[in-house]
Amino acid sequence: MEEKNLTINDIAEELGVSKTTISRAISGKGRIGADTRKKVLEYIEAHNYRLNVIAKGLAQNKTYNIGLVLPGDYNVVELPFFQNCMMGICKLASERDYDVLISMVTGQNIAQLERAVTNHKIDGVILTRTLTKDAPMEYLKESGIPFVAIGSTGDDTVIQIDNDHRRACKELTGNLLRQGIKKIALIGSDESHVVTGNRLRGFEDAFGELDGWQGSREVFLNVDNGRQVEEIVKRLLQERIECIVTMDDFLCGCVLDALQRSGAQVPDEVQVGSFYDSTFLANHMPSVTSIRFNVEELGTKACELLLDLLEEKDVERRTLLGYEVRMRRSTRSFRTGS
Amino acid sequence: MEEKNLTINDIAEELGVSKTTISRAISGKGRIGADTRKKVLEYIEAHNYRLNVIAKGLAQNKTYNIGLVLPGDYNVVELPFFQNCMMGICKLASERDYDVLISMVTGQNIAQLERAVTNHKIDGVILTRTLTKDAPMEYLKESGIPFVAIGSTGDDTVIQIDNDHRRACKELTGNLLRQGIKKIALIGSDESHVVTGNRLRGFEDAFGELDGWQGSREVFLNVDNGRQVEEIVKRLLQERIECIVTMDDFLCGCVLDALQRSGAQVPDEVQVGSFYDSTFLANHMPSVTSIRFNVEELGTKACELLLDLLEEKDVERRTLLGYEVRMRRSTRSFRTGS
DNA sequence: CTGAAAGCGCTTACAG
DNA sequence: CTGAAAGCGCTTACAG
Repeated sequence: MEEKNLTINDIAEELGVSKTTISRAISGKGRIGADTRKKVLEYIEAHNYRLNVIAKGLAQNKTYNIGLVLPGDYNVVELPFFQNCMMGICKLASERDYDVLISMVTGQNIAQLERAVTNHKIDGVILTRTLTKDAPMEYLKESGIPFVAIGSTGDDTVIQIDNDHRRACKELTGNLLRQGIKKIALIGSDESHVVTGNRLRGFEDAFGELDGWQGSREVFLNVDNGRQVEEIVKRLLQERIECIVTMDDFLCGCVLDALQRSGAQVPDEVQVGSFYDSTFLANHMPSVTSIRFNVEELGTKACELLLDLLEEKDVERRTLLGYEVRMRRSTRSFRTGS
Repeated sequence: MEEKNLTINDIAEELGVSKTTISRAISGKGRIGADTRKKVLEYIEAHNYRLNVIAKGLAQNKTYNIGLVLPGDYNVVELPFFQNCMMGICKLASERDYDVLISMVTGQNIAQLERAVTNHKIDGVILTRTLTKDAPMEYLKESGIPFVAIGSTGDDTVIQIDNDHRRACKELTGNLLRQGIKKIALIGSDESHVVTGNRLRGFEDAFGELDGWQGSREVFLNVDNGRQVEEIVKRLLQERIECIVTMDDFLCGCVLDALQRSGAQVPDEVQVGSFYDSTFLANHMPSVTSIRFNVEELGTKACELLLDLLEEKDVERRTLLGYEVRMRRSTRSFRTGS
């Protein structure tokens, strides 16, 4: 049970000083005598007083809340991504005394986001993915509220942070090509996600670097269900495909299923590589070559950017985080264990 | 761009009335002339003024925020559950002009939750799961803040809402037993989750109802990885198991893998049933018998309970929502398509 | 170094 | 039906 909400006024009265003094002792702003300060702080500690952040916010025209926009039209495979992002964001926000308020948007429906900003409930927002045509982002831009995007966008005015999917995909693809693969395919999902394009570009980059590569490559985008994958794999097997790279672990799971049903051996007949290194495939035999991103860090950094921005600090417009290519047994050139 | 934050004062001045009147026109509380009211509302509409909820809250000692506690030590398979819950909660909250603030808790670390409540940032909270020893719940109880739990708990003082896992599991198990199964096993995960116990009870209930059932049943709890499942399945096959029921679709996926590797046919040699009916197994062949819950509705209802509670309405202490058993091809007695 | 006062944008008795 | 005033719990020039 709490002792009926102590206020700054109560303390001032109790201690025989003005509430201005109390406020200063707490905030650390403004000159104040060391002993007065100590006295106040001790009292606060002893009676475990907690500042009313709402009131503070009203006086400062701040909320100490940040908005987190999360897609409602999610895909199971993306869930761990959003979850980990959220972890990083919440952790940092809470460290810097902010809270995280969520707005779920589905398709063009950004009502929840609009509510949060027009109701003055948030100081800034974090977008957790970017689309080629991005309704939430459009809205945020015209609303004028500070925001940072997790993901990439061509719009240089938006503060963005992302893992380097392009280089990651290039490196993975390069690793595979260098073992002499002549027939390779890339399967990806939604082209409306900016990241899909970036990975595709990385895939293409790999060929550009290998001069004199002779062979065929195929790209399938916008595939989002097992049946489609099944057909694609069938066709690829007829063409004697040597390697299939998938843009996410759901697709990869489908590919592996399809290969197994067709009796094709991995990696002897077909090699397989994927993105994200999620728990979906964690137990798969053979272990699957994949790219690993530190998503929680991505969230933390994004949140840091936003909070710095809110505190008027200078922030990097574009941040690119690393990745780790893990070659495993689903490709022939695997290096280490795990 | 917003037109520099209109306030209730500006409007009062502009319209030549008091701000009391404006406030009443907006809130609908207190007597006010129909024409005055209309005039104010029109002005508001025309200049799209939005009430500052924070200020309103301060005056009323409310925040219009609810806290949502989400586990950080999640398991991939549970993610869709939390996501769907969140959907339902956010939707309803937003309809009733509340916002949702998240606190992630991991293990005994409930720091984020504590921050939210001691900082006076939320009016109430929703717990998204229940544990046999539940640190967040303990904290909420002693803090005195109103809350509702999604999931069940023996503590009758807490307002709780859940799907009827016990009956669901009983019905599924009963369906299977009635086709003459003599050897059946149940595999579940974390026993510290209250729901695990409820399902187990439902499983047992089914035997109680079938008088004269002769056979053997085995229960494996706290299994949480593929290797364990693999071993269990191996052993069960030696014992010529006829049916395996799993408590979640991750376990089910592991079981199916293990069966396939052992060359056991589903459902001819071993029948398989599961919980949750998630996308994880959506594409599986044969289709998997499972139980379906409307999780979004669960979230919506939970949120409704909490908001009603906050508005001092009477609310049900314990709500039990339904389920749907979907018999499919992984068991011999499947009924319909899908 | 400290305080009185005004103000953040609302609500709500109280009085008329 | 309407308004003046006090108050929600803070912050912040301004003055001393």
